[in-house]
Amino acid sequence: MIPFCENPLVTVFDPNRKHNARGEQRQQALLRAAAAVFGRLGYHQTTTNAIAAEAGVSPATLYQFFPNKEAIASALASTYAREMAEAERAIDSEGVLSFTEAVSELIDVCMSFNRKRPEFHTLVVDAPLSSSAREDKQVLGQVFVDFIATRLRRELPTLSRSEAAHHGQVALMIFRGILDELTVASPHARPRLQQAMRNAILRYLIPVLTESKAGRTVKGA
Amino acid sequence: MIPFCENPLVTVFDPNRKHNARGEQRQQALLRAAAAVFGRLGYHQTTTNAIAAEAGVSPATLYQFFPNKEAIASALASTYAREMAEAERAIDSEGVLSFTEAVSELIDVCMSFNRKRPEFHTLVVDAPLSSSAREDKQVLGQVFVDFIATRLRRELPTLSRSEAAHHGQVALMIFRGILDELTVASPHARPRLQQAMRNAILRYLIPVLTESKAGRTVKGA
DNA sequence: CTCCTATGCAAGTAGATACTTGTATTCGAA
DNA sequence: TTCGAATACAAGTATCTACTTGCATAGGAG
Repeated sequence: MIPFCENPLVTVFDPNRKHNARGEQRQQALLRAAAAVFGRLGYHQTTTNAIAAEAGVSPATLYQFFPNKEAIASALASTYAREMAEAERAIDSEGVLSFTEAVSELIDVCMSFNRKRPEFHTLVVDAPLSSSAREDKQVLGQVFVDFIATRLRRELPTLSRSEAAHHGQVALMIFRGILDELTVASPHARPRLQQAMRNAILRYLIPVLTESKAGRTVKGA
Repeated sequence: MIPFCENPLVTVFDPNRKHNARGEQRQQALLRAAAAVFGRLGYHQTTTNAIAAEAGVSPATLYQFFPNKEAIASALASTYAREMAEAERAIDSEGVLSFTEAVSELIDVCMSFNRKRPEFHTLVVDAPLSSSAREDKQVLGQVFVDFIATRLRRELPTLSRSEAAHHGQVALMIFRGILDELTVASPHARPRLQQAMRNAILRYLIPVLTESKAGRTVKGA
């Protein structure tokens, strides 16, 4: 007789499974290996076999700890996004920095993080993420935008929240555009680009504070 | 006896093959179909089978006209890159526009092109291109950079060529960063982003012209 | 010790997709 | 009309890679 609801043996990833110390270490080692390979090859070129090989385990072992490739990328992306958001929130907690100083610090923190975790870029740009990882990623963007929006409104309280958020979003776009090049630039070219990043963002934002509504846009030369 | 160098029948793409009128039309139809599918699905999600289906031919027919998927992407990307470079070079051929007007026109031309050919973006960003297509793409970037560098030096002849090129490159990065969002923005949000694009680039460039070397960077607020 | 569960892997499978083969048909020039 | 070359496609193949299976070992709670 065929059982009505057979209890299948767990031969593949099980979210309820408990891990012992060895298992926890393997999982961390797999994440480290994945980070290294994603950083070298990008998301699409990276195979689960390559991650397993980098960690020194068989492909099957990988699937004891993660249900699929996307989950590995998502776990890394979530961790990084939370770390980076945390670092951003820690900037100028005493509120002693000027607008320019605070924004410069924000940019530096974000650039440093991306240099420290080169794989972060490909993970958030190329990888299909789980919904929770997507949320962490979106929160990260929002923290950046809110930081700038809050600082803008501290300088110019008459600025509407939506205008402030818009300018924060544009600053984020500029950041990403230059970051794309920064990740592939030669070490020699980097300092100049970092300075260009600060200039580009601050020169975009400062007129928001100094120009009245009448002269919002750039005047002809 | 086995022939020393058998002349194989051409059953697959042959670069020396001559095309008749029907063939030329098929090839163009395949390129149009590819453009449509690339635009809908992006490069990676697009399959050669889908392109063939869109063009109403069998997958085998596609390979009579292109050696592989990359060649299709490369052909499109090359065409677009040349078209866009041409459009950029045509801007202000009489030299009557001011710096701000000329740069604004450049930005508008580039934005319009990307809206008219939504697949261009995924092709140059995601697709692995042939070396000749990569060259066309790089030339396109250079045309953008040179346009701005030339205009900067026309306003400020003391600016070195390398400095001018650097600022052109940064302008291009800003353009790309905002363009990424523009391609996914709702129609309602687009005009505001387009204005932000102009502001971001011009606000970055204009201080290059007005600030002396002593005060190159943004002052503290 | 005992037994359940976690860990581990050799050796697969499954499914997707870029690309071919063999053959039939159409075109166009001589 | 004739014949080689170009066009067309049904029906594949080849390969890659995410993922599984079955089974062997290790480890900790009782």
